Amino acid sequence: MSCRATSSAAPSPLTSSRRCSSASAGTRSTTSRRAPRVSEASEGPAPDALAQPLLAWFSEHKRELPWRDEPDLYRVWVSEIMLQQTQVETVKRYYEPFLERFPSVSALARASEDEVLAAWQGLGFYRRARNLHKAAREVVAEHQGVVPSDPASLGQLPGLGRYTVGAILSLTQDQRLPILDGNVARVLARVFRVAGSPKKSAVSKRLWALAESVLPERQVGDFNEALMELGALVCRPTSPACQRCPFGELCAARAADEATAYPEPSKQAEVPRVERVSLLLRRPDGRFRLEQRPPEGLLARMWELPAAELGPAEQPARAAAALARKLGARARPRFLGTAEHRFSHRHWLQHVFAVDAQGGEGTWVSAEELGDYAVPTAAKKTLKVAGLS
DNA sequence: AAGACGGGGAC
DNA sequence: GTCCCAGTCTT
Repeated sequence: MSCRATSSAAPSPLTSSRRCSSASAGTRSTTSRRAPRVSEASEGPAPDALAQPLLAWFSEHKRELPWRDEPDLYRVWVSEIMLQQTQVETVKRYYEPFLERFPSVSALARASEDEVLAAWQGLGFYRRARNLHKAAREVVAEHQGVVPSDPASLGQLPGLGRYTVGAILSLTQDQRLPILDGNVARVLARVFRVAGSPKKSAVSKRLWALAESVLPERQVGDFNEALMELGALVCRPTSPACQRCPFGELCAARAADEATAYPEPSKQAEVPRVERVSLLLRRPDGRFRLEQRPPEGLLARMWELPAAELGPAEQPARAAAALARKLGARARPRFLGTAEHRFSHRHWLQHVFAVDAQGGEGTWVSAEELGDYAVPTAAKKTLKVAGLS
């Protein structure tokens, strides 16, 4: 389970040798050589050649990580959900406190969603937390509080897809299930020189098949964990340390001196810019208003300062005034500053204003109470501009 | 098949 | 600052 978490990132090489463009073999005359389809094994070592060198390497280089102590279904489950899309170093800050607060499935099931979200604040992808909480309740209601250990039942729980099910059951019980996360995909794409972006379903399918084909008969958990660890420590996205790799020349990409050409990067979409105003509405006693976001969509049910999106040509000051009026404040809001936040698919420019208020409906909190609320990072930045947090 | 869904680290 | 990373679910 280690990781989608290498500590590097970077521009990926564009030199991709693309002799195996995926799946588009049609329209060629019969005399020309047909491009191999991604579903065909073309290069790389025998599948059973990887386990021995990898396991030997792992026994030397395995990191100590909190979730590797006393692994059980629940602890590994929590760690795997946290590790989805999230780097090891980040998860380290959340894992222990979360486990301390929710030490068992039943403890998690007894908690409210708000409590779980609050423990998750700052980790991102909050649907993971909501699904984890919901799944814990399903385990209590439908499985007598015992996390199911057959892949089909486990995979029925919300938030558990093929990767997470395979990781939990292979790591805790040596069940012979493959895993494919970002690290494993990168390792396999290189070792077998798999062309095309792993985002493409045909490529992903091929990688899953490879992940299954390389599994040893025994020590499946160690093997899977070792594949991820290798991706995190050696077979990194950029600057792979091929000279330290236990696969050596078994790796087809390395043999061709093209490790960084795999996997092929996928092109990414443009990010829309959104401007909004956030309002610090402060009562004489110092409390200020906090609002909960809608139950669906971005940052669902998370808390933030009252906010409004700006129209195309709308002035921030006017939008702030309108928002203040709507919330019952009479004075003209004062501009405090801006707070930018970049999501992967959206970019927020938040104009922060303050205005005095007499109170009214809604949730009014003091600075000390803020920690009880699930406040996403974007909102924390506005609070910082406002002098709170 | 493509898009929604956060946040943080590398460069 | 800009780019890169990456599971699950929904559309």
